[in-house]
Amino acid sequence: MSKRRSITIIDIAKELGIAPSTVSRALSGHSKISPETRDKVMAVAKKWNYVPNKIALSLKNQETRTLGLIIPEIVHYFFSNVISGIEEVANKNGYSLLICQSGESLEREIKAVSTLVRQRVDGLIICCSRETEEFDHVEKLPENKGVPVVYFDRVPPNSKHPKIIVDDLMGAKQATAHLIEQGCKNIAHLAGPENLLISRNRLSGYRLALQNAGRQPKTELIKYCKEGTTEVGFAKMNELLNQEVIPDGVFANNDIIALGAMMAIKKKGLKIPEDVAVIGYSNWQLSEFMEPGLSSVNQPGAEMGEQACQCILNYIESDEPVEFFSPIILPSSLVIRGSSLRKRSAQIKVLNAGG
Amino acid sequence: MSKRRSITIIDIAKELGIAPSTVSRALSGHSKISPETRDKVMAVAKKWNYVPNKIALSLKNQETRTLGLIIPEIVHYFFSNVISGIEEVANKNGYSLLICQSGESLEREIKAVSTLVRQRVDGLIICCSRETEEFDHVEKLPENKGVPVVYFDRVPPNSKHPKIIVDDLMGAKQATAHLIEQGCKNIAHLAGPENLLISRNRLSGYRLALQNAGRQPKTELIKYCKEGTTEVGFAKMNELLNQEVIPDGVFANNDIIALGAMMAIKKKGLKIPEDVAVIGYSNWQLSEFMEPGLSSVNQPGAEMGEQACQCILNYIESDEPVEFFSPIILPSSLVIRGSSLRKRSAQIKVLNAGG
DNA sequence: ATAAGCAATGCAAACGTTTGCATAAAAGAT
DNA sequence: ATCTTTTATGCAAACGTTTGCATTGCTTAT
Repeated sequence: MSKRRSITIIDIAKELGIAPSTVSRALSGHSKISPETRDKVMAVAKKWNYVPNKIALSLKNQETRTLGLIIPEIVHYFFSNVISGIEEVANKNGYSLLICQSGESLEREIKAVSTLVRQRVDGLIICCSRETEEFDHVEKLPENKGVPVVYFDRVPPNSKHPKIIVDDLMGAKQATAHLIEQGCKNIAHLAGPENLLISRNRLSGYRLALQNAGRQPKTELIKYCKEGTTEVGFAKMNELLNQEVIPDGVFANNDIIALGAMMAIKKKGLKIPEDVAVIGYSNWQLSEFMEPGLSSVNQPGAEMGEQACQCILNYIESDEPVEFFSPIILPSSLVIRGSSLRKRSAQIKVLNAGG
Repeated sequence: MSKRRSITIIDIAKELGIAPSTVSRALSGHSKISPETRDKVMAVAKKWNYVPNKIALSLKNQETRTLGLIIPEIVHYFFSNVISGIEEVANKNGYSLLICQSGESLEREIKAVSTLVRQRVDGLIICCSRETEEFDHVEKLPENKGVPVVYFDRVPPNSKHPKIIVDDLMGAKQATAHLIEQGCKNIAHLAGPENLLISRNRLSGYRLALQNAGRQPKTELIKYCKEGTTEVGFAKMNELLNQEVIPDGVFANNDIIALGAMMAIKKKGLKIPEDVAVIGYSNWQLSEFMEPGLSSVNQPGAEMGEQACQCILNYIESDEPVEFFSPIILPSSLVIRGSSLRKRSAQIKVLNAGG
């Protein structure tokens, strides 16, 4: 591409034999510019198709009106919902969105942070990768005055930056309680990676619900799934089905794992939910269309994105460096479908898990 | 946020009592800098956590190493795959990605183009909204020397810019031919909006396959779905099922419509595929998990993104303004699952539709 | 008639980098 | 001891905008 030079305020000024500053003021509707000059400038600007150069403005104003977003994978229903929510709010406030995916790799996450800081984004919204256990690459940004950061979903345990999370513990507790209420005696849990706070919270919620019902969580009914794939879900569910104590209910760390589990159960010739009730997490789009429909804990992705974006905009615009103590916790809600509904009496309903 | 000033090359220069140019050269490993100076500069840069300012560089070099992407909706399996593919290639080549969603609205699409041009993206990758029928907002960018543009998926009929599309006609033809081969006598089509080239191509492919089999396409078996939702698919399928000629096969413009159609068929007490065989388009993630699994024409989203990105990078870097005649056509392939498989003999297989 | 006030515009600096050219000092050649 | 070469560094311009502070030419009040 032969270097294209777009026309500038200076070009317009030369054409009219006036100063660039006059053109600038005319274009921005400054009061002290005579109507004739203004009109002439406008005409030339239109004729040449003038487009203001945001780069020059960014340099001068020391702000880019751009937000950086780092997420593990774009191709996830939850994450694409989050992006969508963020984009919506950003756009409405005149901000643009620069997106990097870490691909669940810490190395790429670090690189992404560096790229975005170089680009001088006004703020950074991050959901950490599965690999991330240390957070210095974000926490110790430019030592002096750091870039505003907001974490969401997968957040570091100790950080002064704002955090937006869904109430995983509550969601998991409700899901498990629901299985208990449906008459399940041996409820298994297909857990996520131990280093992720969200996985630990879901596990805790599972345990808590059992304890509240006066039951002791059994370690042999908890299986860790390092990756969130149907294959892993299938394999781990098979392990469970081949043990002495066969579970009659299973709560999975996410819908994809739950799907794998459903496959394993069907293949074994067992019925869902009669023999084994299943409940997932995240309420992926596909859960609705499964057979039976997969019950799941709904994570409000778009809302989370909106909140995260609103939060960072406030952060950016607040003059005082704000101190953030507790995370913003969004309520998750249980969506009950066929995969867990054993009692005819109960209708398909949505229980709010936020209380 | 109290205005943070990140440290610059000038700060380093002052600290060491040398010129900014020397610092610049030292940092970039220029040969004519003495090792001592270089080391001192490096040390200070590290101490102060210096991060180069890409904005200043962009202004000077007249390139931002940033690509703009405009898509209708991020929350679509196909589109999020495309984004992922683009991001991958962009990242590998040192480019960043600025994303806007048009929400299928022409107005927002126009605004997005303007935003991205202001930001001085080095190139623009666009998939037009459903509403878009006129393309001047893209085609007549800065009249003089325009920003490189690449269209994908939904492309304007006449444009000198590169276009990446999937072979919709061929895919639709294969899908319809497959239904014929499975013994369907009355094959209906749930078509997309008439203004979209891709919809028209799919319709053409449907017609072509019928004609090749010596059949006459019947207008009463073609229903247009303006929106791609299960509701519309459900409604339109119901219309079909209440006509005199009940179809025993249906080819839908996309998987979501196909899903709606499946619901209508089941509700009517008919069996899939025995009474009505169904086939969709786009091979969404959820198609695999339906019951029966939904046959679908696979659109290689990630690959499309990669190609689009590679294409625009070539475009940007080529010195000569290139002339593009015919679009790059990616082969689509038929993924056959339970929803269309009536003959036991045929195994679940993937037919390549690209030939 | 002169000072004061106002309206319209221009000047120049600043934002952070890079880079061609000039300069300075030191080393080498005669 | 002088001239050339080499080596290391500095100067200044450029990228496109905005904006505080002049500056100019008028009009209005005294």
